[in-house]
Amino acid sequence: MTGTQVVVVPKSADLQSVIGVLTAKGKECGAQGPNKFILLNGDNGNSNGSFSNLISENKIFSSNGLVDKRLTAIKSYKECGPLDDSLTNIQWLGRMSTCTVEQHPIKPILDKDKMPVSQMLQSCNPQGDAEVPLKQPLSERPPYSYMAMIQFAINSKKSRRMTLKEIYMWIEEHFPYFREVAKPGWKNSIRHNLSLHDMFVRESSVDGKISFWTIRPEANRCLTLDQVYKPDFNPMKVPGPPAMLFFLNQKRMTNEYQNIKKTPIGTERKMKPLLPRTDSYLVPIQLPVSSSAYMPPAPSSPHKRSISRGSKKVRIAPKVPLDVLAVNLKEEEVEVPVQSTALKDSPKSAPIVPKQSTSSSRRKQLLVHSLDEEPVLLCHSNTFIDSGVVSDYSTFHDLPDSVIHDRENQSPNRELSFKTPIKSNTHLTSSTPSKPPCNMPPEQWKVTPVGKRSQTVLDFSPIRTPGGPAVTPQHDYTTFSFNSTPFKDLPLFNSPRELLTATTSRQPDYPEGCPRSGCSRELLQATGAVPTTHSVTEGLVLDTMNDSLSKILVDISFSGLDEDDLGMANISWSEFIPQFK
Amino acid sequence: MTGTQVVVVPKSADLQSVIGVLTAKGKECGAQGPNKFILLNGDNGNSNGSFSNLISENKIFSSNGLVDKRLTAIKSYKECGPLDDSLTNIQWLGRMSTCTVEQHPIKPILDKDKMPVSQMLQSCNPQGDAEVPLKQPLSERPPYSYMAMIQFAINSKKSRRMTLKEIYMWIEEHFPYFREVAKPGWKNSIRHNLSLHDMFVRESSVDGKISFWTIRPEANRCLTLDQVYKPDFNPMKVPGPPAMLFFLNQKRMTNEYQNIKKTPIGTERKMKPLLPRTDSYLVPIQLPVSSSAYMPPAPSSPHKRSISRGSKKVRIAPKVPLDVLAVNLKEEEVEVPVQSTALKDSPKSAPIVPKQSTSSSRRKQLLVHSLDEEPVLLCHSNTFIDSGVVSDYSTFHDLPDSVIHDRENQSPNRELSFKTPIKSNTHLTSSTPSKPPCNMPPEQWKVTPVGKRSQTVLDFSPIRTPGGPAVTPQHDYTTFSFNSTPFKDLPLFNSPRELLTATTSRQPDYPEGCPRSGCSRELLQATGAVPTTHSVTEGLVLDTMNDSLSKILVDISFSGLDEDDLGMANISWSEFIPQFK
DNA sequence: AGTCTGTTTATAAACACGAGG
DNA sequence: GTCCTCGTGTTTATAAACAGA
Ligand SMILES: [Mg+2]
Ligand SMILES: [Mg+2]
Repeated sequence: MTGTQVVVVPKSADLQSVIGVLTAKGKECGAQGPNKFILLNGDNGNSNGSFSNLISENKIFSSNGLVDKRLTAIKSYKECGPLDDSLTNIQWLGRMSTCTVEQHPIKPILDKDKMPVSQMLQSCNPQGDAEVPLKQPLSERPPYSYMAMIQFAINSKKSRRMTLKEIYMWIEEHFPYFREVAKPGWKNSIRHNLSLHDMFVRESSVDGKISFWTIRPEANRCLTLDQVYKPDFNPMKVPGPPAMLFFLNQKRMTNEYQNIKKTPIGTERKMKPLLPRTDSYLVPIQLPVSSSAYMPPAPSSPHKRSISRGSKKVRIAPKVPLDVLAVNLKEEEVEVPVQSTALKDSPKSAPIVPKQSTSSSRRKQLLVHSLDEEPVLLCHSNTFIDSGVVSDYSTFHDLPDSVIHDRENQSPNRELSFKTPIKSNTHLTSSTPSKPPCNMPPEQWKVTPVGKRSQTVLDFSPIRTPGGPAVTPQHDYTTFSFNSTPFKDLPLFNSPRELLTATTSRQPDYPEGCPRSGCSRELLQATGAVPTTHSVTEGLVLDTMNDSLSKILVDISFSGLDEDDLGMANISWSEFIPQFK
Repeated sequence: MTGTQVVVVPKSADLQSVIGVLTAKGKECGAQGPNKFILLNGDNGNSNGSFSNLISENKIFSSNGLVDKRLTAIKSYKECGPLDDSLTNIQWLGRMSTCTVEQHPIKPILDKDKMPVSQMLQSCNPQGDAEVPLKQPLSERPPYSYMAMIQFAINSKKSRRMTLKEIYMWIEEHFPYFREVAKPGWKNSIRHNLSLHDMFVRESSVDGKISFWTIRPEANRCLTLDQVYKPDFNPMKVPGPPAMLFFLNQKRMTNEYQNIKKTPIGTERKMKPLLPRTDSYLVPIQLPVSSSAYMPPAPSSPHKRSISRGSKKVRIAPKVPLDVLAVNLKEEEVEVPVQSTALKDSPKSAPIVPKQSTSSSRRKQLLVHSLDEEPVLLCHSNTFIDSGVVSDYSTFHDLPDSVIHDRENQSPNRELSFKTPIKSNTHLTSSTPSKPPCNMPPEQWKVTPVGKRSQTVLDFSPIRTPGGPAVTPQHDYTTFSFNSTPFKDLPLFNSPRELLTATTSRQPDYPEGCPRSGCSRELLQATGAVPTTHSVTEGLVLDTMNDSLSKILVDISFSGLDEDDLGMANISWSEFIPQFK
């Protein structure tokens, strides 16, 4: 294996060029090519979406947005190789790009621009370790957006389906902040996010009595809390926020988490304040053990922003940092769509360029790694590659229905219960179901029904998720589907993750064979049915894919792994907060 | 002619059934059928989107959501006929529906349920006229959402393209509230809305220096301020908010508006407070002259909500009330897509039913006409039908570039100028470009560039607009379009509105032949190219159309009219505020 | 009548990034 | 060239209005 190859795609690269480079690079590396390609946008995200389109239009790529606009496309076979000095011909592209291993012919790397990986890493982490923060209050606000936390919650259940109450409960359990500190309005925000983002789809049970919230399968990045936080991942003392984004290692921490899960509240370590945005854009590239690369300031203009960073009242979670997911790519799927699209789209080798290269550079959200003050951890941990067979289903730590029902009569001690909406508090109370200030018993579980297999999807909310409905053209176009969840019935993928359905003592509500993996499988579907009308379909996809490309996704490949799963033990987030300040 | 036929579509109606009814009804009415069908959702909006899907999937329909979930599909040939006692076999369906003229065979109208239109109207307006409000302060907040106002602004220019500054300026001019009363944060909200809703697309000038905001053509309902407010429309003294929604009459008030436009601020009448939501869901059906119909409370459970209605601090504009648009349907288009989709979708006459009729009834937003306290004006004005030839191009009242540039050096007197972002005001200041509390000179116009014809569209924002990208499958699928605005280059429609390009003394920046009409023309395009792959395409469309069906749209037909236009004179909104309270 | 759920709109704010001083 | 401000654009958070069960 040759590991990961990082390719920076120049501004006006067309599909043929990119495929040509990838193919050539693959041949260089051996019989089956490199395990994985990582494509980085060489245009600093200013190319009006041409790179985004390139990635999204051609389903051989899975998109990865850890570095925001620099969508990273992974052509994955196996795992990611190490990013060290064994990779030569690497260029450091400044704060907006990461590094280049092999350059596209259109824009060759100048020798003067080459830099060894070790030097990059060194320049990224000049000062070394950071100070350890002091003890902090019990519950700090987690660095995740509501959208991310809802995904954590829903994906924690094998059925990938949760009622609103369950979501509340899950979040309160795993982020005590919301139990203990947050104003009651946080539940309003949860509901707001459920409605706003169309990645969250409401289903109804067969009898129509119960509503479940699900994640559109084609949009589900299978985010789980464990995927973004690993206790054995913290030891690296880095300045800035803890390195919580951990993508390529699908291994599970079976025993540790099982134990820690039951750690009583109050014994956890300090919680890091909200991850600054820069932190969320970790590059999913393997680094040498214990080496953490920080993005240096832009070579040209450093853009220092050492201003107030702790004085803000409300910290805002990083923008779309946590749409993490693992997508499996079968090898045959890599080539087929390339051929069809490439041939159909441009008869020969007409380069595909943006219709108008004019356009400003202000794309949806370009994030600068202004590491002057807060370095960005590019990668960390040596467990990066050991994505071997690990099957600890502790990810699904939802309680059996019986347990949940038992809680109905518990009426614990906590604050925040939806009893009397308080509009009196003119300025601080929440919204609709606004509640008394605080200090109320927690939610009494009325119903925690686990609908078996309701196919009805009621609504789509206005916020698009990448790879939305238009992305999955192969459903069943011979019939109208009213109220359909277009992808719900698709045999999504006989993925290795089907082992997730293996029995565990704590997920009794999992409908056997139902959710399969629940993760996005558009890439696979793209090569399946409807071969003739493919180009038309892709044209449509193109139009729509375009929309949310600012939503950066992390697509992780763990192709060969038939044994890994998504989750980890039922942990309380605050228990794993590193000691960093 | 037999006028408009209103058909209530039952819960599980499939396309074949609906088409069958429409066809039969059309034959009843004469050689070419009725002028128009209005389809109302007979399921009170609870059908999990089956009705919405039906309407959106089959492009013979244009959707109309004035009554919220009761999407009204207009199969339009000419104009809407009167809604009076000449229409028989009408059923009153309660608060969630309006009335039924001709019932679907699946669910025939029982004789006991029939009701004459006059009685409906009478029951809708039991108490008669309302009290006239007192004088009000100079500038009241307009009853339009930011999204609506932005549409007003952009559509007021013939080029349908505006810079952010121009949008600010237009709104300040037409809604003095924002000049005089609103906190500086209102501009933040404008920007927020521009980004959030993907109906607003940012384009760049050819040189990339200037950004223009446009409305995605296929999503552009061609909303203009005059369309929702007409001075000669006010005289009807009705309780509740003024009847501002005026849809079917495309006639123009040429002279009046020209004069009123220059009325100095301070002479306007009182402004109605924000339209309550119920007011925004006016049914675009012609009523007898001077009759205003108010929706009665629900027959079953009245749901009285006579609670606080004026005590709220911030009034929220009605939800999506103003996505008004006129869509032209050519007659041939009515049948073609029906055939193809119907045949392909279900080989014979298999009824298309929701995959699961279970599902809760809580669709995106079901609005109840709880008119106990605030009756809903179903319709008003006798000008409803006179959609004859009216061509006053005063809608486009944007100033010539020269005029705008002159303003650069004006530096008027007003408040609100973006000078020093004030973060000091801990609790009340706006956001990013937060500003000093208030009372600042108004915006100094730096540049008001009017780019000629930039084809580049940079971004799509996450909020979907019905008929979004996936809705227009016929673009050009033989090539990739990077950064494309999928529909921008389409010969949208040689619509009668091309007369809008006729010269007026005040719109010098209109690129000749450029925007065509700028309004949505999906329906036309649906029958155009790509005949073979149609079913696949429609399947995709289906999936995506689904999403924003909660966004209620008003699609008005003015097929035969080669003479009407969209706009009216450059008026100041507050000048036309009726004297109602 | 009140609670809970769900959908939208409004507002504030954090932050990116480019232009220009 | 650097630093800073400002305008513009994107995204998240929060409050709230309101519908409907
Ligand atoms: Mg949603
Ligand atoms: Mg937008």
